[in-house]
Amino acid sequence: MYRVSEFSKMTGLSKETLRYYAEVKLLEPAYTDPKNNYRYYDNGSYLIAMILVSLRKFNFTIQEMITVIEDESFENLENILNQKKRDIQKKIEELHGTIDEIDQFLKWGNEEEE
Amino acid sequence: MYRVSEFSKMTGLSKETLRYYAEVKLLEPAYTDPKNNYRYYDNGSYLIAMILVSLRKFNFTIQEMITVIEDESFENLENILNQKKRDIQKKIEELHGTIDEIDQFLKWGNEEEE
DNA sequence: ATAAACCGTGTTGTGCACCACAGAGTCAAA
DNA sequence: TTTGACTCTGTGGTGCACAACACGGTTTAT
Repeated sequence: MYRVSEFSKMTGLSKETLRYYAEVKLLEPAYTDPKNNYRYYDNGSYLIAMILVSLRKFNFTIQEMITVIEDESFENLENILNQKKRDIQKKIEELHGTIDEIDQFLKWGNEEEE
Repeated sequence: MYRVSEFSKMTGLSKETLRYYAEVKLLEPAYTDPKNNYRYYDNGSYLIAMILVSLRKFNFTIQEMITVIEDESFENLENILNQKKRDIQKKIEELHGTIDEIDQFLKWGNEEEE
């Protein structure tokens, strides 16, 4: 069982983040001492935390991460990740569209000058 | 000279947005009546507004737009737009990187299953 | 003159994912 | 036992770009 400081170092998640994740029920401690409310994390928490660190890199929102974690068997994880990939691809296309619009704007500006 | 309602309709910028843009000195009215503080916009304002509408589409922040507008001759606009394009391209590459990481994660998950 | 439509200011709220801080209780080592 | 390191709770703040009030003054059309 690890207390926040140690667990924070293990996972790379800040103490405040861990507190926040507990609050929103994204990553609840394995045990909370009722005497002092100290939060204790275990190796199971660590595995979840590692997944969360990845999901965060993938631009998952808290709500999306909660959805993933609530499904304890992770049955839908693959589907969710594939959906996220499609979302990112869509975003990429949008950005390409923006570049095109900037090019239009630049072109228009240069034609005006002539 | 146009008052906010009319100018809002002309530009597609909401009244609140126009008020906000005046406040942050991004688009100041051509004239403000000292009696009642009514804001009046003219055709010069309209041209600026049209540029702002474009820049907003290009994901410019308010600060960036202020930088553009402060340079009244728009001498640097082309450079700024080209820089923005590079920023967007970088963002696109980051997103591709994220997709790769998701693929790694999926691959790892599937190997574990075997 | 009156009513509808318009305008202003000031303030608060929004969403997201935390960060920072104060004050107070708690634990571990020497 | 003392000291320092640790922990808790509650609250407020951050950045961005507005949106949404409430309240009161103003203008325009009839």
